[in-house]
Amino acid sequence: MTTIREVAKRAGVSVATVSRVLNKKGYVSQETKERVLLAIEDLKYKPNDVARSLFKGKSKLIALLVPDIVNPFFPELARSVEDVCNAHGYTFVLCNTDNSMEKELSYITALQQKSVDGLIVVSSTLTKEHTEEIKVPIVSLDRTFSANVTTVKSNNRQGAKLAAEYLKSIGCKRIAHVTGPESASNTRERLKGFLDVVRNDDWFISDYIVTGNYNMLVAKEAITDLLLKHPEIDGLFAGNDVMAVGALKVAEQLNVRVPDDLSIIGFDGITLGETTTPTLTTVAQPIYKMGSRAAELLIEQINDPSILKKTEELPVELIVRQSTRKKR
Amino acid sequence: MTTIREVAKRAGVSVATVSRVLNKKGYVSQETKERVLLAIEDLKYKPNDVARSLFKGKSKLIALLVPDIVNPFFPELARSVEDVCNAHGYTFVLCNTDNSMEKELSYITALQQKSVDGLIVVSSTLTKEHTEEIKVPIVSLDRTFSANVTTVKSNNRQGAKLAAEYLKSIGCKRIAHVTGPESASNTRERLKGFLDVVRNDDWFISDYIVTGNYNMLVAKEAITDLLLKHPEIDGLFAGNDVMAVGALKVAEQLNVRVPDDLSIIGFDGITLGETTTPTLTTVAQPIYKMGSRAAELLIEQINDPSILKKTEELPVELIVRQSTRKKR
DNA sequence: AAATCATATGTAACGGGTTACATACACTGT
DNA sequence: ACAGTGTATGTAACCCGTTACATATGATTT
Repeated sequence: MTTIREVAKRAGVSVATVSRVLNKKGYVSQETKERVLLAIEDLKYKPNDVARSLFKGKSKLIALLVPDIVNPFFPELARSVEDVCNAHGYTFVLCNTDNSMEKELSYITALQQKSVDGLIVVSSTLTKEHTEEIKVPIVSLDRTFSANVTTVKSNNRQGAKLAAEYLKSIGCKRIAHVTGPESASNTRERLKGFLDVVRNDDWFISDYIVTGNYNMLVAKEAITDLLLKHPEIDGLFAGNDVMAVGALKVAEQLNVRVPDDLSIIGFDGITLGETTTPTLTTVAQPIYKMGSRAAELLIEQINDPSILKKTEELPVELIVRQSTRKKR
Repeated sequence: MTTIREVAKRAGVSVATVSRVLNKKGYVSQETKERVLLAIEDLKYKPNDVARSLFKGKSKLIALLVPDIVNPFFPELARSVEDVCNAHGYTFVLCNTDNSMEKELSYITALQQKSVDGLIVVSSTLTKEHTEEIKVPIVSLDRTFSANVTTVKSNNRQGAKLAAEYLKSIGCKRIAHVTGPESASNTRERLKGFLDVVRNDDWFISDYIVTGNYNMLVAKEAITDLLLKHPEIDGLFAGNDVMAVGALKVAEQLNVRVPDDLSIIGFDGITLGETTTPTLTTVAQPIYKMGSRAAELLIEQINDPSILKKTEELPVELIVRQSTRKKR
């Protein structure tokens, strides 16, 4: 690795001058500047970011922590975070925490030790106490865990209401709900919205609510049990699209016709829902907007750490496709 | 941020002693060690990795660059790379290059400047010349671009042969192929394998080969054109699963029945192929193995940079599901 | 003519761990 | 009694880019 001192020597100037050229800061004569630039070129000099970070305490690095990289929702979310970070000159990296608090904390520690400038986390396991120990600007995305952390999420409760109401409106009489993990705040919000709509109906029993984990495998098992035990179910609201797709497959295996015998609604609005047969009716979150707002708010916070923490809640939208019966 | 000097002061020892305790290296008496550990605890001291990296020129960081994070193949690949990296004490991050040489080079530069210990890249745009300028250990995954870079890939040509032969064996008489981008080495290899099988057949015309881009959108357009122009096609080998799923959707739109009118085979073996209706027949790559071998070879190379570069080619396997006609 | 200022460049301290080298003491062996 | 060895700890240089501060020169102002 060539260093700034070698460049300085080659250009016949001091390291300060080279640094001034590099950072376009302070006075440098045109002629000297050219000589330095030439030396940089000749030696293929690339400044060492580690040394720069050490002095500045900044790294121009932003990381996004997601609980399950294999769930397509998160790559889609990552795309938008990435775009905003790049546009602002930050290097963006993605980390998978596997829904494990241990991995989450280990990433946060490792990244902090690398002077990461800011973190965006999608987490069900972090608590207020944890975040108070984190000295790096942080934004919570998709889930809430502390009022003291800037949060970007969608209106989960409203979305769940939309879903349940729509199922009712197309004539479903027995509606079930597969939830995400109880630890996730959006699971609880979506459940609330669902209950808002069905709680007072005669037919409603708590058996109709089963717990999934936002992934396909667990959801398929839970839904299989559910449908076998309660064949009267004619509507299903899944906590996310991946589980809804799982429901589609389960229905197929059990010879339950979708949407004729069973209407299914997912949540998220990921591309996957357009590739299934039937395509998936879903409560779409503004994925790109969520990611980009989170990134924008994080960068604001990096630039001014004293900025007020706030929660932004974005609207959701019901997208009707083929997995629900036609309205009439 | 507490520094090692504050810890030293608090424990009444020198920074060298604290460093020795931290790194479990050199002589430290039991009694001193305990005092230092206590001071670390009290001050919640976390060593600054940036300073450590600066001195050592190492960062315990490994990055994986993928061309399209939204293609589920890459998150699945990333999972295995991550596991191996974590098991060896490395922090693992994922970067999306969007198939753009510019983004790729910009990530590589940024990561090198951060003293990344090693890179795994899935790239169609890097050349031998580029890699010669990269001084960090590097492993190419899924695609080849220089004999001088350790590479882990699957047997693409053999896989394509399997696919084409299988389509023939179930009675397909007009078989088409949607390829990936021409710049990707695996596109060319898969095309070769396909041609190995069909080149000498009377029916074969070059019109049956259309270019996709490994993503759904481009593939759907290309396949729509193809099927409209050549309704006689009864077999389709897609260069990857995502495009095969696109083909499934196109067939549905055009009222072409799969598999009765058209048999479709994908390539990759991602989970997505199990969620479609019909489920996807595919040439499965050993995704987990590919990622983990790449990570292992990279770590070997980090530990011994003089190690010989080599290419590992892993076997593929045809998985027959519902998108192809039954053999009889 | 002296004071002031914009321009141009260099010196050296700094950020925070790491480690080569120096120092010191206790103990073993002869 | 002295060399040799293992144990324990400290000092300061080092990694490399940044920047406060010092110095110097020519131009402008009063």
